[in-house]
Amino acid sequence: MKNHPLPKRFYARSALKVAPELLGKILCRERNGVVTAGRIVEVEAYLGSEDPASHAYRGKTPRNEVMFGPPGHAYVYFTYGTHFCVNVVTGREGEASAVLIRALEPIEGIGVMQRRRNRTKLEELASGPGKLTQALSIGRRLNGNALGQKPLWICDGRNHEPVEFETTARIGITRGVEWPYRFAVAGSRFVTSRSARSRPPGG
DNA sequence: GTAGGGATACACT
DNA sequence: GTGTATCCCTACT
Repeated sequence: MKNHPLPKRFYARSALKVAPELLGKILCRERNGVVTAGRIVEVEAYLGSEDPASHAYRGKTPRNEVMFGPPGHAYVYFTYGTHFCVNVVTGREGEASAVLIRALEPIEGIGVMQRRRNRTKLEELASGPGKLTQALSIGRRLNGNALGQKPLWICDGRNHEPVEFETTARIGITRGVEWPYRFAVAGSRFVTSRSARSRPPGG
């Protein structure tokens, strides 16, 4: 298969454009010569300083400075004392917009992912932002890495057919909840579906 | 339903 | 410098 890494211009557009187009693309990771990869099935767009749910909303800090840099780089952060999450920086440099990768369909290196996750079911390997970073062994060291080559890159899927997707509200945030900036492959069993659904009181 | 875990940002001193 | 609320979540009950 000819999986070319996505060109930088792909990322240099609005996060709302990039996010749905990332669905169906392949996120690849090489570590110690071992490749693990998955098809992106769920993402969320974050719009930087205009978006109250974004880490960049209150300006640049040491933690989020990668988001203010050039597009096409990975923003990796640690949260809840346990998990890493990986974002793709989009838009123009200085704009701090990004797309959070929330779920993958495992494609390559499945045995390795199963060991790292201590799970065997494919649906439990990468169906969540913290799970997929564990499955692909993505950590703080990859923060700021360009996504055009090893050790972490995104390539085109096999074909260029548009992927059928659905649009919903974002998950796990407390501000900007009503904005429909989550995109997921329609009908995929590899998206986050269960437990992350605690309804707000009175909702 | 809820315990767990650690970094981060910000208010204070 | 110290205190504390929050966080783009997961696993287990």
